Amino acid sequence: MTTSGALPRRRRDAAQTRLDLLDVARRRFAHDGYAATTVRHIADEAGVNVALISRYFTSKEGLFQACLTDAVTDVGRGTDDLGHGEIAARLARRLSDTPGKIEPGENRLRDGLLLLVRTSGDERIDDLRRDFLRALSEKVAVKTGNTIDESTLLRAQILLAAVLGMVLLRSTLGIQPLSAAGEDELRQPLADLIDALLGTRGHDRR
Amino acid sequence: MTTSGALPRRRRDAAQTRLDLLDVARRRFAHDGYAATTVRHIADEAGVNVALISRYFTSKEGLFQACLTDAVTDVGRGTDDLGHGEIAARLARRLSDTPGKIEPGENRLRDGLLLLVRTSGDERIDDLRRDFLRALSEKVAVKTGNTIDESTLLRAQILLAAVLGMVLLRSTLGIQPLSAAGEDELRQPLADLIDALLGTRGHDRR
DNA sequence: ATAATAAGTCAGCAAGCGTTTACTTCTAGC
DNA sequence: GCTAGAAGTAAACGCTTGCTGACTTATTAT
Repeated sequence: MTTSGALPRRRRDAAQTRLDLLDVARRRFAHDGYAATTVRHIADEAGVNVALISRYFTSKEGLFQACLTDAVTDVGRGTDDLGHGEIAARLARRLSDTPGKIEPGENRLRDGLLLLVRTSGDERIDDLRRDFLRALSEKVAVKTGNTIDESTLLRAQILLAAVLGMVLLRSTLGIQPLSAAGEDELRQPLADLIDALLGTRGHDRR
Repeated sequence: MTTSGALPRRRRDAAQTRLDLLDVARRRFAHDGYAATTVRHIADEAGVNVALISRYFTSKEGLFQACLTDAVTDVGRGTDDLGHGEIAARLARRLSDTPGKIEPGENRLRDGLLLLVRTSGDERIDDLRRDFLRALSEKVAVKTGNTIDESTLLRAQILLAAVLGMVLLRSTLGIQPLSAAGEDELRQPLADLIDALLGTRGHDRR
């Protein structure tokens, strides 16, 4: 059993509490949106006092920005190491909820993508998001073997919009059969989508 | 000029005030989300007192539900009269902001679609949304000349997710070139998208 | 062991929220 | 013209929000 193992785990660990807060905040911001999420709920779920949010992140917006920054590096890292043909398969696998784990709602990639679509009203945070999405669409264009002219960029962004829309519908509405679709069901449609928008025999055959 | 025309326009018109409130609320709910929108802002922008929202719609949630119901009939009506091939063209035209009008932000279809993605936390209102999206995806499947098995339904919902994602990115982030793309730029990518997901030579050629 | 400091808690603030109640002003029917 | 009732307003209500300052408790170094 897991009762009273060997790990000491200091009862007061600032770095760990910071991470706990980030973890809870990311999930709640992603699922409920910025305005609907309260700092008290975050603190309660993390098991710490509200005041620590102000201490570690200055403000609610500071915490949100920290979540977004983390999400950006997370999502960015996930796109570094993909080959040319396997994009759809990887995407399908990583979008279907928690391939290995038992817990139903623990998927950092999904929550990170959701965060990209949530807004706090602060224009400077939105700039962050914009810059990252722009960069991401360029990376997608390149990874699919395209040049990055305006037309291709537009198509890459439509692909991103599709993925974001799928994640949003799956996690906030629960519409069927989309929400229950697993890796196997998602792979082929995603492949078709990518091929149609950015595939080799796609948009250039005019 | 339009100064002091012939129309009398009673200074007190309950039905008209109700419509004004609905109009403002729809826009603000769609753009800022449910939690970030306050009844006072809505009332101020509509030029009436806050108490009237409670009178005409019982509560903030009542107003939101009324907006959503309107949006559902709006979006639903827009999909009734489309032929088989022109779907992409129509979609491109109606998604690009206000084809005819001068005003920049007046597009009922866009706001209606956005509302489908905004949630108030009330599960019964979410049911409304789910049912409509389900019906809409079935209609899309049929309009594209498909049967409505689970696989096709999934693909229709992915298409809907793509459209919703595009609308969301265009109106809340302003990422380029997606946000500035007009009818002409959107038509072909949308056509490719639809064809790949639900087209005749698409998903059945296994 | 003890002092210094980091980590965490507590209680309360000012402001904003959705909602309601009592009131005023306009409109329509006689 | 007068009046009943509809349409709209003003002000306050109880509550929640994000945030803060004074306080307590654990940790670490000497």
